[in-house]
This record gives sequence, C-alpha cells and structure tokens, in this order.
Amino acid sequence: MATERAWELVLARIESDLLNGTLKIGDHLPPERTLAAELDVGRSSVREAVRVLEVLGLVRIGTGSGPTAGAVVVSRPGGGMSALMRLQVAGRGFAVDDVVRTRVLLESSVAAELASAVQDLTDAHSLLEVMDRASPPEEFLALDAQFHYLLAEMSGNTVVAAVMAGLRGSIEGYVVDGARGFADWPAVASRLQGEHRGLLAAIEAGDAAGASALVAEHIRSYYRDSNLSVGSLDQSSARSRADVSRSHPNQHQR
Amino acid sequence: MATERAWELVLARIESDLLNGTLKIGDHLPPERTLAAELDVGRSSVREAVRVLEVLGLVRIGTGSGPTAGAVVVSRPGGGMSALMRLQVAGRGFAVDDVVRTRVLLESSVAAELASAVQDLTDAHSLLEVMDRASPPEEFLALDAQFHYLLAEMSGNTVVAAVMAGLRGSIEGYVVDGARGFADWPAVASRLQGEHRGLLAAIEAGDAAGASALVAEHIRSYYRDSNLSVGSLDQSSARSRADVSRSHPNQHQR
DNA sequence: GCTACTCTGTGGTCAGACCACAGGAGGTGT
DNA sequence: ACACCTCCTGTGGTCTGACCACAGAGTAGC
Repeated sequence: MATERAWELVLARIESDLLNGTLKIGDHLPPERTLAAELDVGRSSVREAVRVLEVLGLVRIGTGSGPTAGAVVVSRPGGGMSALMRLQVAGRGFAVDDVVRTRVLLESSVAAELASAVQDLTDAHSLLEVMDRASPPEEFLALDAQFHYLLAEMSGNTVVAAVMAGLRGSIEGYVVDGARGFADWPAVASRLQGEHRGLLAAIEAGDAAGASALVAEHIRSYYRDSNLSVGSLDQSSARSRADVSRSHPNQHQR
Repeated sequence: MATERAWELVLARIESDLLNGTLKIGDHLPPERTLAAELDVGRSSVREAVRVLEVLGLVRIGTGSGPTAGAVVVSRPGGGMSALMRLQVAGRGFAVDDVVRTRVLLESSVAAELASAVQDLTDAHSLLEVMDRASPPEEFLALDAQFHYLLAEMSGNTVVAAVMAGLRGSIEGYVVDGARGFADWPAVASRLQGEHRGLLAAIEAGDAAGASALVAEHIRSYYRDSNLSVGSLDQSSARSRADVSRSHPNQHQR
C-alpha cells in the first residue's frame, strides 16, 4: 500500500486504541511529545492528527496543566458535523435548500417517533417558557435550536441528534440573517412559539402524523418567510464562522 | 475577543473566500508558504487548517507540480462524514445500532420519494447485473454500497446522499466482518439481490409505502442476521481505517 | 525530432526553540 | 497550624529553518 503519511499513522493509532478500548471517553491522550516519540514521527504530524480529532469532535484540547489540560477523549459529534456541513455549504457543495429539506425529513421522523412513545416533555415545556422571555432574535434562536435538539435527543438516537445539530449549525448564519429580515420580529417569535406548543400538544396526544406534519411545516415556513436564498446571503454572511470548536461568532474582513 | 488560534484564522480566511466566491470548486488554494506569509502565520498553522479541510472533504491535496499539485477545492462530503462517524463509532460516541437505525430512516424516505417521482432506474439495474457476477463478499458489498448511494443520489438531495455515504462508510468494517460470518454467503448475496430487485420494482410501480418498507427490512435484516454487535467486533475491526482521504468507490463529484 | 537530464515549485516531515497558561509544590508570614 | 504567595513543571500553541519526495516544465544533447 501507498506510504502512509505520518499524521495518518497517528490517527490510525488513536482509532485503533479507541476500537480496542485502550482509549475511552474521558481518557487523556498521551502528551503530543510522548506520542511523537512513541510513533517515531515529528510533533507537527501528531498535531495535525490531533487537530483533526478536535474538529471532528472527538477530543477536547486544554492548555495549561492539571486534569483539564491535554487532549481528552469526548464525544461531540455535533461540532464536527456542523463544521463539515457549514464548510460544504460555504463551498457550494451543499445547497441550503437540501440542508433544510434534510432537517424536515429527520425532524418529522423524530416527532412521529416521540408521539408514538410516551415521553416526559417537562424539559421542553420549560424551555419554551424561557423562550417567551427572550427578546433578541439571537437569544431566541439559540434557545430554539436547543428546543429542536432536545426533541432529537429524546428520540434516543445519538446519530440523528448529531446530524440534526450539524444541519442546524451549518445554516446558523442564514437563520440569524433571516430573522433580521423580519419587520415584526416579536410577532414571528410569537407565531413560532405557538407552533412549538402545538407540536408538543400533538406529541402528548400521541398524534404521530400530526406532530410530523406540524414540525415539517414549522421548519419550512420559517425559511420560506425569511426569503432565504443562498445567492442573496453570500455577502451578508461572509463573516468568519471558522471557530469550529465552539459557536461564538467572530468577525473578519471582506 | 478571545485570541483566535492561528490555524483558525487560516480556516476563517478560506471559509470567507469560499462564501464570497473568491474560491470556487476547482480552484487552487494558494501554496502553503504563500498563505502563511499573507496571513502572517507559520506554515505549520496553515498546514493544520489545510489538513482539516482535507479530512472534511473540502480540498484534495496533490504533491509534485503541475495542475494536479497543491490543494484544490472539491466537494466530497461523504469522505469527511464517513471519517467523522467512523471515529465516533470507534469512540463509542455512536452506537452501531443508531447508525443502522438512521440508515433505515433516511433510505426509507429516499425510497418513498423515488417511488413518488418517476425515475430512470437503468443505472441501478445495470449495477445489479454487475453484482450478480461479483463473488467475493468485499466486491459485492462495495457494489452494494454503490447501489444504495446511487438511489440516494437520485433523490437529488446532496446532503442526504452525503450523510448516507457517511453512515455506510462508518460501519463498513462491521458490514464486511458480518459477511464473513455467514456460512453460505452466495445464498445471502442472492437473497440481497432479490430484495434489491423487489425494491426497484416497488419504486417503478410507484408504491412509495412498499418501497419504503422493503428497503427498511432489507437493511434491518442484514444486520440482524449477521449478528452485529459492537463488543464482538472490537478486536477484529481494530485494523487501521484512518486513511481518511482515500475516496470511496461510491463517491461521485459534481 | 526525440530522449534524457535538470530545474523548479509544491506538499510532507522533522528538529528545535520559544511562548502562554494553569495546576501543584513548597516556602513564608501570621 | 493555616493561609497566602511564588516559582516550578508540564502541557498545548507557534514559528523558523532545514530537508526530502515528487511531478511537471524546461533545456541540453543526440
């Protein structure tokens, strides 16, 4: 086989350690210098591999010393999924429409599933109450994302939850830009809240088909009303969004 | 604002260039040394950013000189998706069951959608004919993956297609290991082919519900019959699978 | 003309040197 | 004893500079 690049060797070693249980969630990776020495590669190659793992949401990097320092194995697939999809959208590999359609697809299924199995929706209800008191669009939308994610999480499928987090994260900028376009934001927020409550009601009533349809229309209508189109948002969304490990907005040129 | 790490600055710049159209699919990124000088960072930081882009499937790296050398913007989300999910599975962040369940969810929807809209299934049929002549499980399964990917692609949703490619890729090793466990592989392959043909027939007949159910059972039964369980596969699957840049056979480009 | 060699630009890698940071060990004053 | 403070140590973050490998382009020689 082709000579493996050094950083791939590092990645292979870590993947192998994950598979055979040598590394578990919560464990620390060996320090970069140690890993480099063990695998007989340069530290820069180790760093490239670790960087990949960080972006993919497999490890959390901490500086300094102590228990929080170093690379710790975690599982935050949403971050990596979001970075991947956001960049694909930026590069026109993904159309925003397809992202939205996929959201509709997954969330419909999730809603139907939740409706079919009795669930405790207390958390969801309290989240909605918090949202009633959220005034700035950014704050409301952040809680909205949390609400939708909570439902996905309750479905018990971690993969679906992660994909949904990625889908939402990838178009976060477009969603916020869309909100700015509404003349009467409070009215929109109020309508969204009504739809949220209707959705929960349908789930509680065990109405799978209804819940499914409601959430689909809930998502579709927002994007429709905010006149989302990739072309019109290229410029306004050209600010940096490359902080792949977290989600606080950055500023950049152009 | 928090001091941005150097490699994030590089990533931000590239994302920005993608968003405003300065960089398009097919374009070359500036050489690493140039990019480093322009952004006033070290070359190693540029390399970390480029490495991330490579793994996420946004650029293809070529060595040497000429048109194929350097980092070229491409769109291969499946590769990144696959790497992400495979590592999450390895780290126990994703359960194999959830991956399979998500496959069922997506492929059911895709099948239903295809059945609702008339499609030209010629390619799918010829692929099945090639599969009839494939004897080794590995070869058959590679074509099988291609078959399922083809259907997803025909749905027209690039995001769904990419996610499905990732899902399948993430458990590729488990699928192959499962095939080895069958006493009478030819019989299994034959049964799978029958199911494939039944699925296409349902799609051609416009039977959305039927196609949906068939593909769901098709997927579920394979995993059920091959007795897939994460625990039993830890050791046998511990070989290296970190060649994240290798393109999948079922990767198509736009 | 054709061939073979060399040049040049590109990524791939390593080694070493610093810096920034945060916990921990140990000393110091009360 | 106790609380506080200081320095030490280990960790990631970054840069610099040096080579190597590779593949196309250019050029000299036949």
